[in-house]
Amino acid sequence: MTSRGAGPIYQRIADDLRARIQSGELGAGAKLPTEQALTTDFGVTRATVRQAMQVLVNEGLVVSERPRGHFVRQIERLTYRPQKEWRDRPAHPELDQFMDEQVELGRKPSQTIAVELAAPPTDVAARLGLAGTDTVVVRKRVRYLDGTPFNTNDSYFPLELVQGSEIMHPADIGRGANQVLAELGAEQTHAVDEIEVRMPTPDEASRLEIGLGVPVAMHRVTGYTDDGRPVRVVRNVLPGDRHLIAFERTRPTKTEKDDKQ
Amino acid sequence: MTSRGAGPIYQRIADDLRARIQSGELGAGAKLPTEQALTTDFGVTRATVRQAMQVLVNEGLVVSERPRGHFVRQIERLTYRPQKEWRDRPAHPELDQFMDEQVELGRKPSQTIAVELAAPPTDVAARLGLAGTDTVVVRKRVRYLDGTPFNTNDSYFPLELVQGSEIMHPADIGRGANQVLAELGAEQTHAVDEIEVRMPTPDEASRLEIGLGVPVAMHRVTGYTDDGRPVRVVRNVLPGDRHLIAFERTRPTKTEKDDKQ
DNA sequence: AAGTGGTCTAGACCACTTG
DNA sequence: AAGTGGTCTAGACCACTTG
Repeated sequence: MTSRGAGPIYQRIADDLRARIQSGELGAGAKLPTEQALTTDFGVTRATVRQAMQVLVNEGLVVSERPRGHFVRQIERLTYRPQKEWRDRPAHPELDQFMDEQVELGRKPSQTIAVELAAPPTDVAARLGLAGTDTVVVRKRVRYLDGTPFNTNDSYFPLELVQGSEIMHPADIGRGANQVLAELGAEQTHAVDEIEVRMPTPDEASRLEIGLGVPVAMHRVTGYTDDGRPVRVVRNVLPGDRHLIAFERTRPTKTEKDDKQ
Repeated sequence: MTSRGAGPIYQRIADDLRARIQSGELGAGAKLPTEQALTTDFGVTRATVRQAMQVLVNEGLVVSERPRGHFVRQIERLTYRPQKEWRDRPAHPELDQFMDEQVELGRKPSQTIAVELAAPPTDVAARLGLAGTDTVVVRKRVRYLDGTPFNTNDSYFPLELVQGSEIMHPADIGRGANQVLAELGAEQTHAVDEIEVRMPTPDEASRLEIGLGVPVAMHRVTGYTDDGRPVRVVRNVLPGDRHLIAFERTRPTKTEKDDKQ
């Protein structure tokens, strides 16, 4: 199925190295031959070898650790469960369910919190029913486990709703922002989840220390009150090499099924 | 926040073009300046300009349409609802819920089906409780809308379970493979969903006509019978530029919540 | 001090569209 | 026929680790 021996030289070099990685000859973390070695092996100039390396780096298979060389990427994914937010009450609400699960596994969590007033990004404005000229309060968090960033969690609230509340202070909210919203008369009973898969923006890449060839999942949650008013949009950015998104389903009974139709 | 004017020349050229794209000066589908034009604009060689272009291509912002030039990528995402598989009975089960929704919007669906006997990939073997030396039946489908591929759907079944059944024929199963499994005494009542975000393999890229800078979501479903036996693993590969994954939640009542704890 | 990958120049030939 | 991006050569200097 896969065409071998075809195409430009740099593709054939990339194919050769990729095969050696997938066969296990070059395992996770293994050092690849140096660019110098590859130029003599394949009888091409360094530019051509570098083009082959770029292919593998952009596939997320290889990382460059300058000036030590190129290495096979090692991936370890932690399980992220979007359903759990409302299922179980987290022991540390502000750290939330994801971090909570990791703490139990003995990892050390930490986070940074910043609060800003800003114009809403287009996707947020659309979901909160705001104009681009309105103002939103944004709580921006970066969450770390054992010192490495795992995801960002940016919550957007309409200014008029949270004005003067605890949500505007850049500190941990012990009982959680959702509880504060409820106290402000905006209890959420319903949420819409969306996941968008793309390459990170340069800002996201630097905030999350994301290398080349690693995409992100943007998990967006819009929370609604009982009467259908959107009161909160959260954007979680999850680097693809660090997360496995998981959820569960039970088959509805025949009766439920018929109800839905 | 974003460091400007820093770093290598090609990064500054990429930053400049990215800013023009994000400001809307270069809108979706717009043609970028030619490499030739950029060499004179920035006073560098073509290799440096090409390095800048590569950055934008790998971010998924720009596509090369040789030999017409480079263009700002246009994205249109269709909504994929993993929850719906069991919620509503699709009008065309084999095309499934996702396609069904698009047909209602006037799009023309089509698909290819191939059936293979193979050793299970590691992730499938682990989930079906099989050894690498066992054999699985794989139904491989590519689904198209208006002629462009939208996703692949590969279903893995233990050979001993589906041996001789309709599942082994490379044709549409009117009532759906899940129904056939139920008739074979393996009705599924529970499923685990996992989503993995990464760059496509070369095979996936060619099956789905995925360009540079476009990641995929791999949505994996493991279906279990009432007594907890895994009988089916499905791998759906969704190109990030064509899908928005959506699901909904309702907050459990206080009582339900306490039950869970 | 030696070895690594990162950046950049200068130039050549090619394949593929489009006018 | 002209213009575009794709591929490749040959060479230079650099920054950053590690022994």
